[in-house]
Amino acid sequence: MGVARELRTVVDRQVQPLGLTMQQAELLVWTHRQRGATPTQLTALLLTDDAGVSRLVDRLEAKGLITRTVAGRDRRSRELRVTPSGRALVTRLMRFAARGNEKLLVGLSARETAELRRLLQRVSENLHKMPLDTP
Amino acid sequence: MGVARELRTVVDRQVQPLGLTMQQAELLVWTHRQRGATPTQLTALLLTDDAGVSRLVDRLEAKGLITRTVAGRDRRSRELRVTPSGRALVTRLMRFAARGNEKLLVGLSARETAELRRLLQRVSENLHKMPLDTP
DNA sequence: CGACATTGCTTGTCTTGACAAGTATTGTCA
DNA sequence: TGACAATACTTGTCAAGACAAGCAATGTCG
Repeated sequence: MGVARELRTVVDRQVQPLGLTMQQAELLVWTHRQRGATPTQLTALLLTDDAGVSRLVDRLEAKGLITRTVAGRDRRSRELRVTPSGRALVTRLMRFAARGNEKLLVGLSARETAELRRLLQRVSENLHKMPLDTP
Repeated sequence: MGVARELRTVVDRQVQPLGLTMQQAELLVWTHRQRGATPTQLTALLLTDDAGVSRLVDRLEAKGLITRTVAGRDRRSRELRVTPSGRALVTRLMRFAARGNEKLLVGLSARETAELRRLLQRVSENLHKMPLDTP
């Protein structure tokens, strides 16, 4: 059941030579794909909340990998952009992301992979429907 | 993919009225089942490392729910025991753990539940076999 | 026996996740 | 327009997870 945690740990170890963590790598790649993305847009993709994204951006900004500027149309928003040195990391990240994904699903047929996804989705839906009944 | 995280959040909310978190509840229940258990034994069950268990025990001890005593046979070890007030919580926890588990798997047949477990197990094994190749 | 490694645990640091509270900006509606 | 809500983000706090370094007790082996 701690599979997600195990995954994060393994990926963290993989990207550590780049000075990143899994979450930081994901934010970096998403920002690259969708230049000018706002933190709010990324919360859904990163499966966390605004506060978490805020601090993730703090760290990546401190490392000089992304930029945070006030949006012109809505001055509450921030627009995130990958810097040149960030872009260099993105290409390295993308290259072995695919390889990692393959290794993860070794021995699983396409049907099984789809099944896994479906079952997890179902459990996730059940979780969201879960009422707060006190013991 | 963040299903495990979602689960923890939901369970945390459920046991919050008892002043516990999911991890604390699990350690409490395991200690109850296996009285005199040592932290090392619990690391495997709680899917974390010794340092994590050490601090979990800190918190439960501070709340007066468990006891940490030096083991007689090996004075490096600590033996954990549930206090009377801890025992009261355990019974309440056990009562709705079963209910929660049912709700989680609503709409999944026994076969699907087993399949989910098997697929996750496979992914987990793949993770452990994952080598450290630099990008 | 005595040097040395091993084991069991603790503590410090960093990152993440969740929640609450706060600020600034924008939207709504009487 | 002006009160008021909603939105986008920041910051503070706590619990966890992972890693590294350290201490005391125990094992091992020459």
